[in-house]
Amino acid sequence: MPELPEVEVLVRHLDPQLRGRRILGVEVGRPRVIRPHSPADLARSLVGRRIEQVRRRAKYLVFDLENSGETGPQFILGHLGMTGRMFLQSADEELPRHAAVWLTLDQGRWVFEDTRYFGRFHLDSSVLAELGPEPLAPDFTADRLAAGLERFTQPIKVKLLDQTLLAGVGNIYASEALFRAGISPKRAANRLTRPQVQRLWASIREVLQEAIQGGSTLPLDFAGAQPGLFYYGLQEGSGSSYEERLRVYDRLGKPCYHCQTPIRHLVQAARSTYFCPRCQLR
DNA sequence: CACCATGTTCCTTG
DNA sequence: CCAAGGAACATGGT
Repeated sequence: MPELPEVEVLVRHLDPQLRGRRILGVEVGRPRVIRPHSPADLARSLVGRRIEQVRRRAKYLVFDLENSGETGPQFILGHLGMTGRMFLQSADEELPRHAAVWLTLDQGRWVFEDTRYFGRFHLDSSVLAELGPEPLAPDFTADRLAAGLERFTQPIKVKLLDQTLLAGVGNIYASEALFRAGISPKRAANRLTRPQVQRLWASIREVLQEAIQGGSTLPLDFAGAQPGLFYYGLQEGSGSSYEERLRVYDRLGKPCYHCQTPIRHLVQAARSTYFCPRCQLR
């Protein structure tokens, strides 16, 4: 599921269901995902506490806990890794095969399942310390993006994955933003022209915002199998292939939606990049 | 069997 | 100290 838009849509889905719920029990199917803490640590932090709200920071879900006037964290953080899902079910439903953590609530059960177990829970805020700005927040300006890029010779595609530059863009939306801005993924970060930075800034925000809207307008059932929910398929209500939500990612060899040139693929920092060699010349 | 996959962290090298 | 590249993590799909 997991880049900024997917986490945002999940948070909007979970928040109204979890707000005000009290945690009665904590179970851990894979201790790995709460490392370096133990299941007992997690239970100690959560049992008896009420969830105040669910919100998002970058790709992290923040579960704010009602102040119990005692010790214990103000919130816990969840990260979906590559394949994580979170959903609510009733207490008598069967747990999924790869249930990593589940919470018994005063009403129903909350489940974190993750086939690859790359997801994580954190009981403190240390992982947030190094994160860059939220791309959709007012303090993320084109000036700030320009300043963040100027020292670095890495390819711009690689730099967009750096969560200290801006927090929330992942491998798919990095390709999408560069395609939309008409910038080569190979361009050194510090060699972008000022107009390119401006276009990239706008493209990042558009791509993320549209993805959130696309997910928010779909009927969501996070417990069910909806493998293509975010990344593939057509925008609801659209009839034309031009409305595909992803315009370059995973389209190797297919015609560019702008110029019909076959989309190309390359590997940068061990991750796949997709781009149009004609629309993204420089 | 081989290779690929939405992410982060850690290690090595320069 | 920093930049850059690669492996590791673990499972499933093609």
